[in-house]
Amino acid sequence: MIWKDLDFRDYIKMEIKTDIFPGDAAEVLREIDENTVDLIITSPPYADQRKDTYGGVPVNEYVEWFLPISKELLRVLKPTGTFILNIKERVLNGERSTYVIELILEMKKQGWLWTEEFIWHKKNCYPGKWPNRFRDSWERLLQFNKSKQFNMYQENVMLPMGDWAKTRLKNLSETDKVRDNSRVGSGFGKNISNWIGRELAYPTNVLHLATECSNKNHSAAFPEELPCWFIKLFTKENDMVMDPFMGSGTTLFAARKMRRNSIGIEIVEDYCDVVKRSLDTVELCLFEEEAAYVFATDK
Amino acid sequence: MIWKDLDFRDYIKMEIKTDIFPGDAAEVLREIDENTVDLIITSPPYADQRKDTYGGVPVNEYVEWFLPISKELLRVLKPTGTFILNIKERVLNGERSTYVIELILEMKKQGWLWTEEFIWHKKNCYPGKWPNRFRDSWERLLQFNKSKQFNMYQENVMLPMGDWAKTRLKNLSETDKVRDNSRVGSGFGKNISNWIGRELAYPTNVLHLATECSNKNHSAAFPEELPCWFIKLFTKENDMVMDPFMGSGTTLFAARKMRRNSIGIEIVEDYCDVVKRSLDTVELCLFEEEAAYVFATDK
DNA sequence: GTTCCGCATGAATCGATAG
DNA sequence: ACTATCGATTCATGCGGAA
Repeated sequence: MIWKDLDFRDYIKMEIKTDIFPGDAAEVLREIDENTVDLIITSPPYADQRKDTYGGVPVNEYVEWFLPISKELLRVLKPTGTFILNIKERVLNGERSTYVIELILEMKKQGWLWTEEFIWHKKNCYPGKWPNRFRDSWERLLQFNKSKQFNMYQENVMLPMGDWAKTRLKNLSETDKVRDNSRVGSGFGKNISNWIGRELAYPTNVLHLATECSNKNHSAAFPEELPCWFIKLFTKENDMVMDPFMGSGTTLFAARKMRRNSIGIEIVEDYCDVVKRSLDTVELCLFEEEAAYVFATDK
Repeated sequence: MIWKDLDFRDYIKMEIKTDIFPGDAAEVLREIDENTVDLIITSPPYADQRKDTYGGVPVNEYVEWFLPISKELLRVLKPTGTFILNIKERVLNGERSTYVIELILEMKKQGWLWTEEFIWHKKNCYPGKWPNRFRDSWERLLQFNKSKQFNMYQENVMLPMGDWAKTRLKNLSETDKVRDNSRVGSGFGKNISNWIGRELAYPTNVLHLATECSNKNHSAAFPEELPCWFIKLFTKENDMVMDPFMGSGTTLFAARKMRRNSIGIEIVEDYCDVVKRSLDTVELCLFEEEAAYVFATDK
C-alpha cells in the first residue's frame, strides 16, 4: 500500500509539468514554441487598475499595449486551442470605456476568431451607490479561437438538472429566484457519480460565480471554479494550459489539480515565488486525495 | 360610487396618450419634435433575423442602416432622457458578428454617451445543442444618454436583500410569497418598500428575466417586465416613452399600465392594428384595478 | 457537532479636496 | 482647468467565535 502511494506520487510529479516564467508577458512569450498550447485563460490587469502591483495601463493605451501580447498568444496556441480573456471595461467620467470592444476588433484583424462571449455573473459584486448607475456585477469572458475546428468537451461541464431546480425553486421567494441561479459545478472534488441517475443538462453561456474574497492567503482575480470550468471544457488530461498574467496562480493550480500541464508568466517576482512554494502544497493535496481514492476503490 | 368610477375612467383615458404611427422608423421620427421623449426602449430587428416580417437587414449593412435612426432618436430624446437598446449580435459562420460593437463606436461619434451595458440573463433560454457552443442565454441592454445628467429613479426598482431572503423567508407563509409575484406590472397602489420595510437593496446591472413563452401571432421581442423595469427606473408618471420598433407593442402596454404616455412606430400595418385593438383591453384592466383600489380605500 | 451572529473584505464609482 | 488622491457609500460571502 505504501509503495503504491509513493509510486503514484512520483507518477504525478513526473507526468504533469507546471512551469513559471518570471517576466513581461510579451517578452517571455517569444521564447515559447508555436502551436503548443491548448488553452490560454487569463485575466490581464484591467486598464488603470492594480496600479500598486502592475503598472496600471492607461485607458487610451490599453489596446496598443495588449496587441503585441495577443499576437504572440495567437502564435503559441494550437490550431485546435482556445483563448479565454476575462476583462471588463471601467467607467470613466460617467461613461463606459470602449477599449475592450476596440480590442476585439483589433484582435480580429490579427487573425483571431471572436467565437463567443460568456458572461461571468458575479453574485457578490462590489457594493456602492451612485446617483446614475447600479453596481457592476458582471464581466466579459471573451472566447477567441485560431480556427473554427477547436476542441470542446461539452459533456465535462454538464449540470444536474430537473429536480434540483424544481425542489429548490419551490422553497424560494420570487426574489431569491431572481438572485440565485444555477451554479457552475466546481470540477474537482465534486464526484460526478453523485449525479448519475439524475438528468444532466448542458450549461449556457452565463456563469454564476461569486468572487473569492477575504481570508484566503492569496487574493485571486477570479475564483478557481472559473479556470476549472474552462479547463474541463476545452482541454483533456496532459494538455497544455497557459496563463500569461498568472498573478496568484489560480489558473495553474486548477490546471495541476486536473492533471493538465501549465505555463504561467508573471512580472511580479514575489507572486512567482509564492506560487512556486504553494505548488508543493497542491501536490500534496492531490496526493492525499488520490490516495484516499485509491484506498476507497481498493476495498 | 358608480359616478366616481366612471369619472376616473375618463380621467385615465384623457390623461395618458398612446400613439401608434405606422411607417418606417427613420421617416416617422423626422415628424416628431426634438427634446420630447424621456425614455426610448426598443428591440430592433436583429440583422438577418425575422426576414419574413422585416425584410432582414444584412449583417454587413446593419450599422449604416441603424445610424440614421439613432441620429433621429438623439434628436427627439430630452437631455435628461435615456435610450435602452436591446440587441445581440448573431453568430455567423461560427463567429460572433461585430456589428453591435461597431454600432456602439459609431453612435458615440454621433454624440451619444455609452453610459452602461446591462445584461439580460434569459433564465429559460431557447433549447438546443451545437458541437462548438452552448445555448445563448443573455442579451445586451445598452444604455445610451444624451448628457450625463439624466433622470434615474433608483428606489423604484429596489429588491429585497439577499440576507433577508435567507433568514426571514422561513417565517413567511406561502401566501406572503405569492403576493410577491404580483409585483411586476401596474405599480399601482402597491408600494414594496412599505411592505418589506427597509430591507431593500439596489439591484445590479444584471437582470434575470424569463423570456415570454409567447404563443402570440407576433414576435414578442422581450417580456413585459423588461420595459416595465426600465420605465420605472428612468421615467415618472406622465412622462413620454417611445419604441421606434413597436412590434407587438410590449413597451406601449407597459407604459400605459404605468400611466406613461407613449409613442410606437411600426412598419408592419397588421401589428399596428392588433396593438390598437388590444389597447382597449389594457384600458379596461386598468379601470378595474383602479376601481377595486378606490373601493378598498374608500371604506 | 450544529446553527447563528458579527465582522472583514473585495478588478467599484463618485464627489470633494488638494496640488 | 486638469490630474491625483481620499473618503463615503454599500452588500454578498465566508470565516471565526459563541450559544
